[in-house]
Formats: sequence, C-alpha cells, structure tokens
Amino acid sequence: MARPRNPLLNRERIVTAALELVDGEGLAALSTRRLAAGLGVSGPSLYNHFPTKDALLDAVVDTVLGEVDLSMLGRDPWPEALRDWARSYRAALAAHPNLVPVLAHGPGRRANALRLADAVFGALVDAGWPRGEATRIGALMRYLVFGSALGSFAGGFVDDQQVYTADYPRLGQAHLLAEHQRAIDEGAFETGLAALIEGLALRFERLHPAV
Amino acid sequence: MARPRNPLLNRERIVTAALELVDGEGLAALSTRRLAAGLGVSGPSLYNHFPTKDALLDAVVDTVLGEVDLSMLGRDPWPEALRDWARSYRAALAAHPNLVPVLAHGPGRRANALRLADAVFGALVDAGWPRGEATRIGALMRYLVFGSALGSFAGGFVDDQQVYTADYPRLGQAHLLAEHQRAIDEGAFETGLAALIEGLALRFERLHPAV
DNA sequence: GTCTATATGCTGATAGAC
DNA sequence: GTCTATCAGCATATAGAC
Repeated sequence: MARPRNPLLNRERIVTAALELVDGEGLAALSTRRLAAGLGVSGPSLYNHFPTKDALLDAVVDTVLGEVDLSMLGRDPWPEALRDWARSYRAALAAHPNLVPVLAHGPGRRANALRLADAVFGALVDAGWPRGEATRIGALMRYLVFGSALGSFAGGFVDDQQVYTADYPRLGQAHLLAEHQRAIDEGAFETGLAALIEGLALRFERLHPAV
Repeated sequence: MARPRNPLLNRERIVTAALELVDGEGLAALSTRRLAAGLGVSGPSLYNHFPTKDALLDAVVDTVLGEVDLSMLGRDPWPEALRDWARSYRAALAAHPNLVPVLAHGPGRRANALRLADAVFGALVDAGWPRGEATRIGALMRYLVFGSALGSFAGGFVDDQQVYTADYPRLGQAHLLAEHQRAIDEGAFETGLAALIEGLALRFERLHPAV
C-alpha cells in the first residue's frame, strides 16, 4: 500500500490505542510493532505522527493528566481544595497503574501538565500563600501522590510472610505483605495528606495571624 | 579463554562496576555488553553470577540503600530521628541520581531495603506509635524522599522561560525552570518534612496527652 | 564453575519506493 | 502517509573449552 486518500492514523487514535495497550498488558507490551499491529498498520507508520516513541509516551501521559479534576482550585478554601485536588490526582494515576513509572519522570512539558501546575500554584497564591511557598506546596503534594502510587503499583513486598518473620520480626508484624500494600499506601496517603495540611495550616496562621 | 584458575568476576566487582557506569554515564549506558567490556570479559559471562539483568540491578539498588544512616533511629526522640533519617535517605539517593528511577520501583526485597524498613518501623513503635500508624509514617517518609528525588533528578521543566510565560503566566513567575528545579525540590522536601512532622506531633499529642 | 563464541528474536529507528 | 527492507543494539540461550 502507498499513500491512502484518507489517512489510516492520527495522533489521537494512536494515543488511545497505546493507553489501552499499556493498561491492558503493561508497559513492556508497548512496542511500536505491537501498537501498530493493533491499529492495522505496520510499525514504522507511527513515525509519521510521532518523531520518537518517547514523544508518543509523552502524549499518552498528558492525556492521563488531563483526567485530573481542577474545579475545586480557586473555588474552595485552600486546605479543602488542596486535599480534594490531591485525591483526584491520585485517582487519575490509580486508573492507569502501569503508566505510573512513566508519569513519575519529571513534571512534564505538555499542556495538561502545565495546566495542572499552574492551577494549583494560582489557587495557593490567590489564597494568600507567598509564591515560593506555593511552589513548594505544589511540589510537595506531587511527592505524596506519586510516592503512594509508586509504592502501590510497582511491585512492593513479596507475598511471603516467612521471608520477613525470619530476619525482620517487627516488619512481619507490620503486615507489610503484597496483599496489604495497596491498603497501606492508601492509608499512608490519607494520613500524610491530613498531617501535612494540618502542619501547613499552622504555618499559614503564623503567616496571617487571625486578628 | 576457558575457565581461568582465578575467577575474573564476582558479584561485588560486577555491582561496583555497574554502579560506576550508571553514575558516570546514565542508566541507558548500562547494557550487559558495555558493563562486561569494562570488566574485561564478554557479555554473557555476567550470567554466571546473576540470573538476569534485573537481578543485577536489584543488587546495585541494595548497595545504595546500604549507605543510608540508621544510627539515629531508636536513639534520638522520634521527631528528630525521623527528620534526620529522611535527610540521610535523600542524601543516599542524591549521590546516585541516575539510579533513582530504578530505586523508586517498589520498596525492594533485599536485605538493606528490609533493614531500612524494619529500623524505622521499630523506632516509631518503641516511641509509642501504634503499629498501623508506624507503618504508614514509614511509607509517608519514603514518598517525600522519592518524590523530591524524582522531581529533581529525572528531567523536570524545560529551561526556556518563554514556553511558560506565553500560556501560563503564573507558572512563569513561579520560577519553575530547570536551573531552579533542584533548589525547589530541596526546599519542598524541607518544607514538607517540617510541616509533616509538626502535623504528626499534633496527632501524637492527641494519642498521648501530656498529663 | 567460569569463561568464550555463536545464535535467536526482540527492540527503536531509518531509507526509499509508491 | 503508508509500505517493505534493513540496521544496529539489546537481553538472553546454548554449546563447548578447560
């Protein structure tokens, strides 16, 4: 086949198929050949739409970031807004666990990544936080979100209690087993979110003493 | 050459060379051929000492985790111990930035990873934290450490202010540029550490009311 | 048990025909 | 804008020398 009168591919179709492949069969299954085969074309055809595989992955990542709800930012009081935004952020990652390692590599340079960072930064500044602090708080929340996502979705502890009870009796008692890892990370995320926002509220009060 | 009378390779020599290669030339430079060449042997020889490349990377990761200082745990009061431990943890990652993406994938199943988790868990329990809370706090601190390491060492924002000021004026003002990313992550780490420990101290006081 | 040599089947990516 | 053909590099398997 040569050039078809109607293109078989476009960026959106490729990104959608790539995300489905990663969600369904894991990151390792995403090879240019596999992806192209699923789209009914041959491997190198993808390179007419993306310069490299990395650029393709970038676009996939940005699609996922577009799923994060930002509507509470600038609308609700900052502590609640920050909490709900972080939960929505985490939920977006949880919907695509196989992609988390890719998402974790840097804040991203694409439209949705920037929209995300701009929204939370703006909401904090508008609420009265100094710019420097707002930047740091935005970064901080990302750490919490990605840390808990990485722990949960990327391996974790072996599911064999004996491995631990043998040499690390206290760890064994901590229920650090694979079956519980997800629950632990969700609990740690919520604990951290609450403690962090409480700690930040103390700091905010020192910054803006009430009367 | 066939079997040399004195083995050319052993696990320690391989791990050391792999870490040097990753530190010096990045993760992508670590191929079995490159590594073997640097050790004066041919590629497949490594498989006499490690079953897969992943197992090798696992061993490298564990070596780095062995550099984390644990001496303050169980010695100092828990808030200070937690803070200093987190800083030592972060410093160990900062010493091997190219390895951070690998380190971030799960808590690890090797001796030093378990020693680390056991030490912090034990110290918190001994200080009076319930087991469940101690587990969550340990996880939480890892999120902070890895999140700030990933942000700093794994790409970050493009170093072109115009990209931001055009469509995201508030972000531009936030100094979210590559040259500042490292400082931001260090600041966010310290801010988060302080706020988190303050928030946890409040929680601890509710748990153990003073008099 | 430790090495070398060789081979397999992946991978991302390029060149040129249509 | 898609094809086919092709490339170099990858992790890894296998066979054999000692």
